[in-house]
Amino acid sequence: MLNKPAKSDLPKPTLLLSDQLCFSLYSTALAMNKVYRGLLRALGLTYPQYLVMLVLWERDGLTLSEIGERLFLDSATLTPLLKRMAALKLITRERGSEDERQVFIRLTSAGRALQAEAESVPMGVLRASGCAAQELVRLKSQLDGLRASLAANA
Amino acid sequence: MLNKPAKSDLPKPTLLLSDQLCFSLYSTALAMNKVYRGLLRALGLTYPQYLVMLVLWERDGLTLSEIGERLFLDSATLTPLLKRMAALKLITRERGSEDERQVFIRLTSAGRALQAEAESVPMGVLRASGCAAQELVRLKSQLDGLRASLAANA
DNA sequence: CGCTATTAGATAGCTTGCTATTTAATCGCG
DNA sequence: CGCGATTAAATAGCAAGCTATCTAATAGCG
Repeated sequence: MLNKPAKSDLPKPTLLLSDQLCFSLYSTALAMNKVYRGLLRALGLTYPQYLVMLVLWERDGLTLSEIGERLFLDSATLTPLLKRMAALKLITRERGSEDERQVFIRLTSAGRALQAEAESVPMGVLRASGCAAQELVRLKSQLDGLRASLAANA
Repeated sequence: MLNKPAKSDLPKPTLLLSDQLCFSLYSTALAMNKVYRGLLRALGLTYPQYLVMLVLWERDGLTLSEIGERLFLDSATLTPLLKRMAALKLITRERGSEDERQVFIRLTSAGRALQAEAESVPMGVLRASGCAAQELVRLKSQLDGLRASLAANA
C-alpha cells in the first residue's frame, strides 16, 4: 500500500519496503493491544500493567528500575503507572531503607491472587493470533533481534 | 525472561511463550518509534504524522476516514492529530461540499515540499534495523498476517 | 414529505510513553 | 571530612490511542 506508487520516480523499493515493515510492526502492536484490552478488562488491568504483574509474579520485591530494565521502560512511564497500580491495591511502593533513592515494589495479596485469574489470558491471545505457534516462535526471535538493533542505533 | 519460572507449577510453556511474543512485539514497536523520533525530528514530524504524510504523498485529497482505513486509526485519534498537522501548515482540512459530514485532507505546498526532505528517512531506519533486508521482508508478511488475525478476533 | 437509522467527525476523559528537568540520596575523590 | 558527580525516582508538559458519547448531516423507507 505504501510502495508501488504508480509512477517510478520514487526511492528504491527496498526503502519503501522497510517503511512498510515498520508500519506492519506499528499497526500489529496496536491490534495486539486491542486484543489484550478485551482479555484484561475482567482483571481491571491494562497491557503495560499486566506486563508489570508478569514480572512481579515471576519475582516479587523488585525496584522500579529493575522492572524498567525488564520492560524497557523508564521512571517517567513507570512512576505514574505504578502509582495507579498501588491505588488499585495490587502492589505496594516502599522506599528502600538502605538506599532511600530506591522504591521497592511488592505484590499485595490481591495482586498475588490475580495470577490465577490471569492464567487464561495467554490462551486467549494465542487463539486470537491464529494459532500458528511454530511461526510465532520464529517471529519472536526476529523481533528480539530487530529490537536490539534498533535500540543500539536509537 | 517471562518463562522458565523456576518452578513447574505454571501453565504450558507455549502459553507463556506467546506472551513473550507479544512483549517482543510491544517493545520492538516502542524501539522503532524511538529511532523514528530521531530521524523525524529534523522534519518536525512524529511517526503517526509521518504515516499520514506517506499516505497523502501517495494520494492527496483523501477524507479523514480514508486515511483512517489505511492506517487502522479512527476519528478519535485522527481528528486531533490532523488538527496539529494543520496548525503546522502541512495540510488543510475542508468539509466536503457534496457531503458536509466528510472532511477532505489536502497537502499544502509546504507539505508537498517536505517529501524531498523525507527521502532519507527510510534509509536511516533500514540502517538502524541492522540491514537484514531479506529477513525484514519475511518479518513484514508474518506481521501482516498476525495483525489480520488479531484484528479479526479483537 | 417526514421520521428514523445510519454515517462522518468531534469531543471528553483516560492511560501510555516520551524528553527534559528537578529533587534527593549516595558515591567517590582529594 | 567535604564537595562535586552520579544515580533513582518524580514531575511537567506533550502527542498518541483508546472507549464512549455526542452532533450534525445524509439515507432510506413508509
